[in-house]
Amino acid sequence: MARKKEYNEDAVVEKAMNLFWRNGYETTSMQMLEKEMGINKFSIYSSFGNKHGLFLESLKSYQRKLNFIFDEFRISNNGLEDIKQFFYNSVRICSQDGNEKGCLITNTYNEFSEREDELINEQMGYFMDNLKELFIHKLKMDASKNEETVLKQANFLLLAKHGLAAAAKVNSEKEIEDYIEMTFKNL
Amino acid sequence: MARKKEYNEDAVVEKAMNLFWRNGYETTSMQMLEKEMGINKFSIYSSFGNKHGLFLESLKSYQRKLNFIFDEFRISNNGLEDIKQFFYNSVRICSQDGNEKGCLITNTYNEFSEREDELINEQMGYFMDNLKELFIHKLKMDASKNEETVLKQANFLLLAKHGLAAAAKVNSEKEIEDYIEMTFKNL
DNA sequence: CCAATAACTAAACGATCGTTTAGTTAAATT
DNA sequence: AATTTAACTAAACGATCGTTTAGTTATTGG
Repeated sequence: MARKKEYNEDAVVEKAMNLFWRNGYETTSMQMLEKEMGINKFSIYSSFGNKHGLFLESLKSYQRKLNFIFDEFRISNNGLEDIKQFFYNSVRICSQDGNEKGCLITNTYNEFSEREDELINEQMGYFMDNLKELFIHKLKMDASKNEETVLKQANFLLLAKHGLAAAAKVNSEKEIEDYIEMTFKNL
Repeated sequence: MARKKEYNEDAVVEKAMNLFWRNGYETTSMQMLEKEMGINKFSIYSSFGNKHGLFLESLKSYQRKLNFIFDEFRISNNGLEDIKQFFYNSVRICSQDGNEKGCLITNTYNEFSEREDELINEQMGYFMDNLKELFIHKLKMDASKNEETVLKQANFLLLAKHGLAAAAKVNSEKEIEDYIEMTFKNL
Protein backbone atom coordinates (compact mmCIF):
# COMPACT_ATOMS: atom_id res chain seq x y z
CA MET A 1 0.00 0.00 0.00
CA ALA A 2 1.02 3.57 0.49
CA ARG A 3 1.30 6.56 2.75
CA LYS A 4 -1.38 7.50 5.30
CA LYS A 5 -3.29 10.81 5.43
CA GLU A 6 -1.84 13.20 7.98
CA TYR A 7 -5.15 14.96 8.59
CA ASN A 8 -8.66 14.04 9.65
CA GLU A 9 -11.23 14.93 6.99
CA ASP A 10 -14.02 15.76 9.44
CA ALA A 11 -11.72 18.03 11.39
CA VAL A 12 -10.54 20.04 8.37
CA VAL A 13 -14.10 20.30 7.03
CA GLU A 14 -15.18 21.87 10.29
CA LYS A 15 -12.43 24.45 9.94
CA ALA A 16 -13.52 25.15 6.36
CA MET A 17 -17.11 25.45 7.55
CA ASN A 18 -16.17 28.11 10.08
CA LEU A 19 -14.43 30.10 7.35
CA PHE A 20 -17.40 29.82 4.96
CA TRP A 21 -19.67 30.75 7.83
CA ARG A 22 -17.73 33.92 8.53
CA ASN A 23 -17.19 35.01 4.91
CA GLY A 24 -19.69 33.28 2.66
CA TYR A 25 -18.90 31.06 -0.30
CA GLU A 26 -17.65 33.46 -2.94
CA THR A 27 -15.55 35.63 -0.65
CA THR A 28 -13.70 32.62 0.78
CA SER A 29 -10.73 31.79 -1.44
CA MET A 30 -8.82 28.55 -1.77
CA GLN A 31 -5.81 30.37 -0.38
CA MET A 32 -7.71 31.26 2.80
CA LEU A 33 -9.02 27.70 3.03
CA GLU A 34 -5.49 26.28 2.70
CA LYS A 35 -4.33 28.42 5.60
CA GLU A 36 -7.36 27.80 7.84
CA MET A 37 -7.55 24.06 7.18
CA GLY A 38 -3.80 23.67 7.60
CA ILE A 39 -3.44 21.47 4.52
CA ASN A 40 -2.34 21.95 0.94
CA LYS A 41 -4.58 22.71 -2.02
CA PHE A 42 -3.68 19.32 -3.43
CA SER A 43 -5.05 17.62 -0.32
CA ILE A 44 -8.25 19.67 -0.43
CA TYR A 45 -8.87 18.74 -4.06
CA SER A 46 -8.04 15.07 -3.54
CA SER A 47 -10.40 14.86 -0.54
CA PHE A 48 -13.31 17.01 -1.74
CA GLY A 49 -13.03 17.33 -5.51
CA ASN A 50 -13.32 21.08 -5.70
CA LYS A 51 -14.36 24.20 -3.79
CA HIS A 52 -18.04 23.46 -4.36
CA GLY A 53 -17.68 19.92 -2.99
CA LEU A 54 -15.90 21.23 0.07
CA PHE A 55 -18.69 23.73 0.62
CA LEU A 56 -21.34 21.03 0.46
CA GLU A 57 -19.45 19.03 3.09
CA SER A 58 -19.19 22.20 5.17
CA LEU A 59 -22.96 22.63 4.99
CA LYS A 60 -23.40 19.07 6.25
CA SER A 61 -20.91 19.73 9.03
CA TYR A 62 -22.92 22.80 10.05
CA GLN A 63 -26.10 20.77 10.16
CA ARG A 64 -24.37 18.17 12.37
CA LYS A 65 -23.34 21.02 14.63
CA LEU A 66 -26.98 22.08 14.90
CA ASN A 67 -28.18 18.57 15.60
CA PHE A 68 -28.08 18.87 19.37
CA ILE A 69 -30.29 21.98 19.25
CA PHE A 70 -32.74 20.14 17.03
CA ASP A 71 -32.70 17.08 19.27
CA GLU A 72 -33.46 19.21 22.31
CA PHE A 73 -36.20 20.92 20.32
CA ARG A 74 -37.73 17.65 19.16
CA ILE A 75 -37.72 15.95 22.54
CA SER A 76 -39.43 18.71 24.51
CA ASN A 77 -43.22 18.77 24.79
CA ASN A 78 -44.16 22.38 25.34
CA GLY A 79 -45.60 23.22 21.92
CA LEU A 80 -45.30 26.86 20.93
CA GLU A 81 -42.98 27.62 23.83
CA ASP A 82 -40.48 25.13 22.36
CA ILE A 83 -40.48 27.02 19.08
CA LYS A 84 -39.79 30.25 20.87
CA GLN A 85 -36.91 28.64 22.76
CA PHE A 86 -35.62 27.31 19.45
CA PHE A 87 -35.64 30.86 18.07
CA TYR A 88 -33.62 32.09 21.04
CA ASN A 89 -31.18 29.18 20.76
CA SER A 90 -30.71 29.81 17.05
CA VAL A 91 -29.76 33.42 17.68
CA ARG A 92 -27.37 32.43 20.44
CA ILE A 93 -25.52 29.99 18.15
CA CYS A 94 -25.17 32.65 15.49
CA SER A 95 -23.65 35.37 17.65
CA GLN A 96 -20.95 33.42 19.44
CA ASP A 97 -17.28 34.45 19.40
CA GLY A 98 -18.31 38.09 19.46
CA ASN A 99 -18.73 38.35 15.69
CA GLU A 100 -22.19 38.01 14.22
CA LYS A 101 -22.03 35.42 11.49
CA GLY A 102 -25.73 34.76 11.11
CA CYS A 103 -26.97 31.29 10.21
CA LEU A 104 -24.89 29.50 7.58
CA ILE A 105 -28.02 27.98 6.06
CA THR A 106 -29.76 31.33 5.74
CA ASN A 107 -26.60 33.02 4.48
CA THR A 108 -26.25 30.32 1.85
CA TYR A 109 -29.93 30.62 0.97
CA ASN A 110 -29.38 34.29 0.29
CA GLU A 111 -26.07 33.98 -1.55
CA PHE A 112 -27.31 31.19 -3.83
CA SER A 113 -30.87 32.41 -4.34
CA GLU A 114 -30.25 33.71 -7.88
CA ARG A 115 -28.17 30.77 -9.05
CA GLU A 116 -29.82 27.47 -9.77
CA ASP A 117 -27.50 25.15 -7.94
CA GLU A 118 -29.24 21.82 -7.66
CA LEU A 119 -27.07 20.31 -4.93
CA ILE A 120 -27.18 23.40 -2.75
CA ASN A 121 -30.92 23.77 -3.23
CA GLU A 122 -31.34 20.14 -2.24
CA GLN A 123 -29.55 20.78 1.06
CA MET A 124 -31.58 23.94 1.65
CA GLY A 125 -34.87 22.22 0.89
CA TYR A 126 -34.04 19.31 3.15
CA PHE A 127 -33.31 21.66 6.04
CA MET A 128 -36.39 23.83 5.50
CA ASP A 129 -38.81 20.94 5.10
CA ASN A 130 -37.45 19.36 8.24
CA LEU A 131 -37.90 22.59 10.20
CA LYS A 132 -41.40 23.18 8.89
CA GLU A 133 -42.50 19.67 9.87
CA LEU A 134 -41.18 20.30 13.35
CA PHE A 135 -43.08 23.57 13.59
CA ILE A 136 -46.26 21.85 12.45
CA HIS A 137 -45.80 19.10 14.98
CA LYS A 138 -45.34 21.59 17.81
CA LEU A 139 -48.28 23.75 16.71
CA LYS A 140 -50.58 20.74 16.55
CA MET A 141 -50.04 20.17 20.27
CA ASP A 142 -52.56 22.96 20.73
CA ALA A 143 -55.76 21.06 19.87
CA SER A 144 -57.75 24.28 19.53
CA LYS A 145 -55.93 25.07 16.26
CA ASN A 146 -57.42 23.71 13.05
CA GLU A 147 -55.32 22.36 10.18
CA GLU A 148 -55.46 25.56 8.16
CA THR A 149 -54.33 27.73 11.06
CA VAL A 150 -51.47 25.36 11.82
CA LEU A 151 -50.18 25.46 8.25
CA LYS A 152 -50.49 29.22 8.02
CA GLN A 153 -48.68 29.74 11.31
CA ALA A 154 -45.95 27.26 10.34
CA ASN A 155 -45.34 29.22 7.14
CA PHE A 156 -45.27 32.43 9.08
CA LEU A 157 -42.76 31.05 11.57
CA LEU A 158 -40.52 29.73 8.79
CA LEU A 159 -40.31 33.17 7.22
CA ALA A 160 -39.92 34.81 10.62
CA LYS A 161 -37.02 32.48 11.37
CA HIS A 162 -35.45 33.37 8.04
CA GLY A 163 -35.82 37.08 8.78
CA LEU A 164 -34.51 36.62 12.28
CA ALA A 165 -31.35 34.92 11.01
CA ALA A 166 -30.77 37.79 8.61
CA ALA A 167 -31.36 40.32 11.36
CA ALA A 168 -29.14 38.51 13.87
CA LYS A 169 -26.12 39.65 11.88
CA VAL A 170 -26.82 43.35 12.13
CA ASN A 171 -29.23 44.12 14.96
CA SER A 172 -28.78 44.50 18.71
CA GLU A 173 -29.68 41.84 21.26
CA LYS A 174 -32.53 44.01 22.54
CA GLU A 175 -34.03 44.46 19.09
CA ILE A 176 -33.79 40.74 18.49
CA GLU A 177 -35.53 39.97 21.77
CA ASP A 178 -38.30 42.46 21.05
CA TYR A 179 -38.74 40.89 17.66
CA ILE A 180 -39.03 37.35 18.99
CA GLU A 181 -41.45 38.32 21.77
CA MET A 182 -43.62 40.24 19.33
CA THR A 183 -43.59 37.35 16.86
CA PHE A 184 -44.99 34.94 19.43
CA LYS A 185 -47.30 37.38 21.15
CA ASN A 186 -50.49 36.29 19.45
CA LEU A 187 -49.94 32.79 18.22
CA MET B 1 -13.41 73.61 -24.46
CA ALA B 2 -13.66 70.05 -25.61
CA ARG B 3 -15.83 67.16 -26.64
CA LYS B 4 -19.26 66.47 -25.06
CA LYS B 5 -20.26 63.27 -23.24
CA GLU B 6 -22.25 60.95 -25.47
CA TYR B 7 -24.15 59.43 -22.56
CA ASN B 8 -26.35 60.65 -19.72
CA GLU B 9 -24.88 59.79 -16.33
CA ASP B 10 -28.24 59.26 -14.62
CA ALA B 11 -29.35 56.94 -17.38
CA VAL B 12 -26.26 54.73 -17.29
CA VAL B 13 -26.34 54.61 -13.48
CA GLU B 14 -29.88 53.29 -13.62
CA LYS B 15 -28.72 50.53 -15.95
CA ALA B 16 -25.85 49.72 -13.58
CA MET B 17 -28.29 49.71 -10.67
CA ASN B 18 -30.48 47.13 -12.38
CA LEU B 19 -27.46 44.89 -12.90
CA PHE B 20 -26.30 45.24 -9.28
CA TRP B 21 -29.88 44.61 -8.16
CA ARG B 22 -30.03 41.36 -10.10
CA ASN B 23 -26.56 40.05 -9.22
CA GLY B 24 -25.26 41.80 -6.14
CA TYR B 25 -22.07 43.84 -5.88
CA GLU B 26 -19.32 41.23 -5.94
CA THR B 27 -20.84 39.06 -8.66
CA THR B 28 -21.28 42.00 -11.03
CA SER B 29 -18.06 42.53 -12.99
CA MET B 30 -16.84 45.62 -14.79
CA GLN B 31 -17.14 43.66 -18.02
CA MET B 32 -20.84 43.06 -17.39
CA LEU B 33 -21.29 46.71 -16.43
CA GLU B 34 -19.60 47.89 -19.63
CA LYS B 35 -22.02 45.83 -21.68
CA GLU B 36 -25.16 46.75 -19.74
CA MET B 37 -24.35 50.45 -19.47
CA GLY B 38 -23.32 50.63 -23.12
CA ILE B 39 -20.20 52.66 -22.40
CA ASN B 40 -16.50 51.92 -22.08
CA LYS B 41 -14.62 51.16 -18.86
CA PHE B 42 -12.76 54.40 -19.29
CA SER B 43 -16.02 56.35 -19.26
CA ILE B 44 -17.23 54.50 -16.17
CA TYR B 45 -14.03 55.29 -14.30
CA SER B 46 -13.95 58.91 -15.38
CA SER B 47 -17.58 59.41 -14.34
CA PHE B 48 -17.68 57.40 -11.09
CA GLY B 49 -14.09 56.88 -9.96
CA ASN B 50 -14.30 53.15 -9.46
CA LYS B 51 -16.67 50.23 -9.08
CA HIS B 52 -17.45 51.16 -5.49
CA GLY B 53 -18.33 54.71 -6.46
CA LEU B 54 -20.61 53.46 -9.21
CA PHE B 55 -22.32 51.18 -6.72
CA LEU B 56 -22.95 54.04 -4.31
CA GLU B 57 -24.55 56.04 -7.13
CA SER B 58 -26.61 52.96 -8.00
CA LEU B 59 -27.87 52.78 -4.42
CA LYS B 60 -28.94 56.41 -4.62
CA SER B 61 -30.63 55.74 -7.94
CA TYR B 62 -32.53 52.87 -6.32
CA GLN B 63 -33.67 55.12 -3.51
CA ARG B 64 -34.89 57.69 -6.02
CA LYS B 65 -36.80 54.90 -7.71
CA LEU B 66 -38.48 54.11 -4.39
CA ASN B 67 -39.31 57.74 -3.68
CA PHE B 68 -42.78 57.63 -5.17
CA ILE B 69 -43.73 54.69 -2.93
CA PHE B 70 -42.42 56.58 0.07
CA ASP B 71 -44.28 59.72 -0.93
CA GLU B 72 -47.53 57.81 -1.26
CA PHE B 73 -46.80 56.21 2.10
CA ARG B 74 -46.07 59.53 3.79
CA ILE B 75 -49.07 61.38 2.46
CA SER B 76 -51.73 58.87 3.45
CA ASN B 77 -53.39 59.10 6.87
CA ASN B 78 -54.48 55.59 7.71
CA GLY B 79 -51.89 54.68 10.33
CA LEU B 80 -51.13 50.98 10.59
CA GLU B 81 -53.03 50.21 7.40
CA ASP B 82 -50.58 52.43 5.51
CA ILE B 83 -47.65 50.39 6.80
CA LYS B 84 -49.31 47.20 5.64
CA GLN B 85 -49.89 48.71 2.20
CA PHE B 86 -46.24 49.77 2.16
CA PHE B 87 -45.23 46.17 2.85
CA TYR B 88 -47.35 44.94 -0.06
CA ASN B 89 -45.99 47.65 -2.36
CA SER B 90 -42.41 46.80 -1.40
CA VAL B 91 -42.91 43.18 -2.33
CA ARG B 92 -44.52 44.14 -5.62
CA ILE B 93 -41.55 46.32 -6.59
CA CYS B 94 -39.14 43.49 -5.82
CA SER B 95 -40.78 40.82 -7.91
CA GLN B 96 -41.33 42.67 -11.15
CA ASP B 97 -40.02 41.42 -14.50
CA GLY B 98 -40.70 37.86 -13.43
CA ASN B 99 -37.37 37.42 -11.63
CA GLU B 100 -37.24 37.88 -7.89
CA LYS B 101 -34.45 40.29 -7.13
CA GLY B 102 -35.43 41.18 -3.58
CA CYS B 103 -34.78 44.68 -2.26
CA LEU B 104 -31.45 46.20 -3.30
CA ILE B 105 -31.08 47.86 0.09
CA THR B 106 -31.67 44.62 1.97
CA ASN B 107 -29.46 42.64 -0.41
CA THR B 108 -26.70 45.19 0.11
CA TYR B 109 -27.25 45.10 3.87
CA ASN B 110 -26.68 41.37 3.76
CA GLU B 111 -23.75 41.36 1.37
CA PHE B 112 -21.88 44.10 3.23
CA SER B 113 -22.80 43.10 6.77
CA GLU B 114 -19.38 41.58 7.56
CA ARG B 115 -17.31 44.31 5.95
CA GLU B 116 -17.02 47.67 7.62
CA ASP B 117 -17.71 49.92 4.67
CA GLU B 118 -18.37 53.38 6.04
CA LEU B 119 -19.99 54.87 2.95
CA ILE B 120 -22.28 51.91 2.37
CA ASN B 121 -23.24 51.78 6.05
CA GLU B 122 -24.04 55.47 5.90
CA GLN B 123 -26.48 54.88 3.03
CA MET B 124 -28.01 51.90 4.83
CA GLY B 125 -28.39 53.81 8.09
CA TYR B 126 -29.98 56.77 6.35
CA PHE B 127 -32.54 54.53 4.72
CA MET B 128 -33.34 52.55 7.86
CA ASP B 129 -33.65 55.59 10.12
CA ASN B 130 -35.94 57.23 7.63
CA LEU B 131 -38.15 54.16 7.48
CA LYS B 132 -38.25 53.75 11.24
CA GLU B 133 -39.31 57.38 11.72
CA LEU B 134 -42.12 56.84 9.25
CA PHE B 135 -43.27 53.73 11.08
CA ILE B 136 -43.23 55.62 14.38
CA HIS B 137 -45.23 58.45 12.88
CA LYS B 138 -47.87 56.07 11.53
CA LEU B 139 -48.07 54.08 14.76
CA LYS B 140 -48.55 57.24 16.82
CA MET B 141 -51.75 57.95 14.91
CA ASP B 142 -53.30 55.39 17.23
CA ALA B 143 -53.52 57.46 20.41
CA SER B 144 -54.16 54.39 22.55
CA LYS B 145 -50.52 53.30 22.12
CA ASN B 146 -47.99 54.61 24.59
CA GLU B 147 -44.46 55.66 23.62
CA GLU B 148 -42.85 52.37 24.66
CA THR B 149 -45.31 50.27 22.65
CA VAL B 150 -44.81 52.46 19.60
CA LEU B 151 -41.03 52.10 19.70
CA LYS B 152 -41.18 48.36 20.27
CA GLN B 153 -43.61 47.87 17.41
CA ALA B 154 -41.55 50.09 15.11
CA ASN B 155 -38.49 47.95 15.82
CA PHE B 156 -40.50 44.84 15.17
CA LEU B 157 -41.80 46.15 11.88
CA LEU B 158 -38.32 47.17 10.76
CA LEU B 159 -37.01 43.64 11.29
CA ALA B 160 -40.15 42.15 9.77
CA LYS B 161 -39.63 44.32 6.69
CA HIS B 162 -36.03 43.12 6.50
CA GLY B 163 -37.11 39.49 6.74
CA LEU B 164 -39.85 40.04 4.20
CA ALA B 165 -37.40 41.43 1.68
CA ALA B 166 -35.16 38.42 2.14
CA ALA B 167 -38.12 36.08 1.79
CA ALA B 168 -39.50 37.84 -1.28
CA LYS B 169 -36.61 36.39 -3.29
CA VAL B 170 -37.38 32.77 -2.57
CA ASN B 171 -40.96 32.34 -1.35
CA SER B 172 -44.29 32.14 -3.12
CA GLU B 173 -46.80 34.97 -3.36
CA LYS B 174 -49.17 33.07 -1.09
CA GLU B 175 -46.55 32.54 1.62
CA ILE B 176 -45.63 36.21 1.45
CA GLU B 177 -49.25 37.26 1.82
CA ASP B 178 -49.78 34.94 4.79
CA TYR B 179 -46.68 36.36 6.36
CA ILE B 180 -47.77 39.98 5.98
CA GLU B 181 -51.29 39.31 7.25
CA MET B 182 -49.94 37.44 10.25
CA THR B 183 -47.45 40.20 10.99
CA PHE B 184 -50.18 42.82 11.22
CA LYS B 185 -52.78 40.64 12.86
CA ASN B 186 -52.32 41.88 16.40
CA LEU B 187 -50.70 45.26 16.21
C1' DC C 1 15.25 -4.27 1.10
C1' DC C 2 13.00 -2.92 -2.78
C1' DA C 3 9.25 -1.84 -5.71
C1' DA C 4 4.62 0.14 -5.65
C1' DT C 5 1.59 3.65 -4.50
C1' DA C 6 -0.74 7.27 -2.20
C1' DA C 7 0.08 11.74 0.36
C1' DC C 8 2.63 15.40 0.26
C1' DT C 9 5.11 20.23 -1.60
C1' DA C 10 5.35 23.87 -4.57
C1' DA C 11 5.12 25.91 -8.79
C1' DA C 12 2.47 26.96 -12.70
C1' DC C 13 -1.81 26.93 -15.30
C1' DG C 14 -5.38 29.83 -17.99
C1' DA C 15 -9.10 32.86 -16.84
C1' DT C 16 -10.93 36.75 -14.97
C1' DC C 17 -10.91 40.42 -11.61
C1' DG C 18 -10.71 45.85 -11.04
C1' DT C 19 -7.92 49.43 -12.80
C1' DT C 20 -4.71 52.15 -15.82
C1' DT C 21 -2.71 53.94 -19.86
C1' DA C 22 -1.30 55.07 -24.61
C1' DG C 23 -3.26 56.64 -28.72
C1' DT C 24 -7.29 58.53 -31.52
C1' DT C 25 -11.45 61.32 -32.37
C1' DA C 26 -14.33 65.23 -31.96
C1' DA C 27 -16.01 69.58 -30.07
C1' DA C 28 -15.10 74.31 -28.34
C1' DT C 29 -11.99 78.52 -28.03
C1' DT C 30 -8.83 81.72 -29.99
C1' DA D 1 -8.51 77.18 -39.58
C1' DA D 2 -5.35 76.00 -35.82
C1' DT D 3 -4.98 74.71 -31.20
C1' DT D 4 -6.57 72.93 -27.03
C1' DT D 5 -8.78 69.64 -24.33
C1' DA D 6 -11.98 66.25 -22.93
C1' DA D 7 -14.34 61.94 -24.46
C1' DC D 8 -13.57 58.12 -26.70
C1' DT D 9 -11.32 53.03 -28.17
C1' DA D 10 -8.74 49.23 -27.14
C1' DA D 11 -5.04 47.00 -25.28
C1' DA D 12 -2.49 45.89 -21.32
C1' DC D 13 -1.61 46.08 -16.37
C1' DG D 14 -0.63 43.28 -11.95
C1' DA D 15 -3.28 40.60 -8.74
C1' DT D 16 -5.93 36.96 -7.60
C1' DC D 17 -9.27 33.45 -8.70
C1' DG D 18 -10.08 28.04 -8.84
C1' DT D 19 -7.63 24.22 -10.59
C1' DT D 20 -3.84 21.13 -12.30
C1' DT D 21 0.51 19.06 -12.60
C1' DA D 22 5.35 17.67 -12.11
C1' DG D 23 8.33 16.16 -8.68
C1' DT D 24 9.35 14.50 -3.80
C1' DT D 25 8.46 12.01 0.54
C1' DA D 26 6.81 8.39 3.30
C1' DT D 27 4.44 4.07 4.21
C1' DT D 28 3.10 -0.46 3.01
C1' DG D 29 3.25 -5.46 1.01
C1' DG D 30 6.08 -8.94 -1.21
